[in-house]
Amino acid sequence: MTQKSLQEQREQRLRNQASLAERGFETYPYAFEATATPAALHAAHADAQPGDAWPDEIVTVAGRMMTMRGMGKVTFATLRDGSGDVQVFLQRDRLGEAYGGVKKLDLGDWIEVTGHPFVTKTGELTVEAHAWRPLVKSLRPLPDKFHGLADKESRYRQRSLDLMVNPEVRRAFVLRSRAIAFIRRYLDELGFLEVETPVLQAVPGGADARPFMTHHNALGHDFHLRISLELYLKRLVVGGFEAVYEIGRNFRNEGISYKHNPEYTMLELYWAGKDYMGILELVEDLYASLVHELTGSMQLTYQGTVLDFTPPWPRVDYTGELAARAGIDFDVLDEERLRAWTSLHHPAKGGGPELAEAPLHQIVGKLYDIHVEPSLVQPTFVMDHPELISPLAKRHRSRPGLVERFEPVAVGMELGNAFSELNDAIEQRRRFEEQAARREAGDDEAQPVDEEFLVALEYGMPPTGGLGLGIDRLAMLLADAPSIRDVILFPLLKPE
RNA sequence: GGGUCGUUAGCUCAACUGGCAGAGCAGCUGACUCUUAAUCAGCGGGUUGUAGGUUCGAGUCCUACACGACCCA
Repeated sequence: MTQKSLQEQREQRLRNQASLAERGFETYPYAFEATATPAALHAAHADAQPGDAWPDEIVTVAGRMMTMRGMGKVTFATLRDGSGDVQVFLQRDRLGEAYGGVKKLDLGDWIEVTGHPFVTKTGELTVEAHAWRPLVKSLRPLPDKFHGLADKESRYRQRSLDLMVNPEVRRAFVLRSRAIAFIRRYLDELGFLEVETPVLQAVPGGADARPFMTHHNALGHDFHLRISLELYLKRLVVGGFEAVYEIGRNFRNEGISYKHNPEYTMLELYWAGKDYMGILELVEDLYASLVHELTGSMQLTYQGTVLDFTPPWPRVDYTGELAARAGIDFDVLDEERLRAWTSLHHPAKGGGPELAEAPLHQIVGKLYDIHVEPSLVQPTFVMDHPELISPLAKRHRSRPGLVERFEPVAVGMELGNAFSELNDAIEQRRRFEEQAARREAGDDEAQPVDEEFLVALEYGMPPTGGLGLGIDRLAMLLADAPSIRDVILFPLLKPE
């Protein structure tokens, strides 16, 4: 594959670099120290007027040269750093011989400029160079200065370029980082302890999902990448860390969609003493104060829809909402009637498997996915799930067949999952065995029995509320990102 | 897994029913001391995603494959 144009431009840039070296410039200096950022300069001179100048204010700015406009003996360039852009002005009369090197600069180069700020006659704050030096040469041409880098595949594969030329991309990841920092502060203030649990697990548990597999050579044993943090964090509650959390990566060997990436980030927390209602209050307050902190409002606009996070959020009943939305006029857990209804309303399509003949828990989950989740737009708590889809949650204190569980949902996306944690070891074993039976029957998403976890539970886990909260989906909402790939720096792609 | 669409210069995009692959930006040479999508004059840059096929002739039509986007499961 020959890329002549690219090759030629690269060679030209190397020649320019050599030419700078011949002129006495150091081409790969070791450090630089800017005394002002573009953003700070703009802030300091916000009310400047055309013609203003501050000849005694000597500043040093540094950044990547994004545009350059040369007019013979004078050159304007735009420098960009993490804070923003600022224009610099280089003229031969002031720089003398050093001006010759300016001709050997290429778009994308980093340079450092020391000089004083002034305002051009068209009103742009600019730093006039008294001195300058190159910081590094860019050997490759930047994308189109006006259109930027638009091709989504290129943007995901070459995120460095994407970040360089598309400032809104940078903004999304700054928001994501601030959200995570806020969560840490929030939980730390409540007395939570942040911990780290294993990514490599012999028994992957805590969720219904297919794991990735890997192998440890020295131990001669297969391990799985974790699909959740749950079972290890609960071990820590047993051990006496009564308020713990972890913000960590989960790995699920499943399809990719606008709301799924095979590796994604979850916050999980466990709080001894709380039941699921205690956790619900925490979620409501955490989300509302986080949105307020980062956007200045309890509302945010996501893909054109205004979402209101002001507590209290509406609460809907899982089974009740399912019946109402689907138009089912009997108890949705009545297996016989539900199968008959499903057979009638959701016949098999195109030779696919008959949903009505799937295991009951799959029918219920599927009907929820079809009839309930997509229609929940505003932040809403879906409450009290069936026990048969909740093997780690405690039985509801007053509603047979259900557990004390809720999921925060918005714009048709599950944002999290929480329950009063099941702490009856005997009951937990029974639930695991039910799961094992499902695995026997061919359901590879059913959870394996975790004997070590059961041993821990037998020592007694105090009444505890637990929560999982999807960080990527939170970031999607904050950044108004239509796809999870827009809030993951390096989303999973097939190698080219 | 299924469907639809896409892949042309470093970037952003053209090329009608098959008929000499083109523009803007970026690059090169030159001019230019307040430009900002700077401007003006000139120049270079292509295995049209890959592999086959149809045809006098394929960026365009057909088949397969690769990668991606969107929708569905």
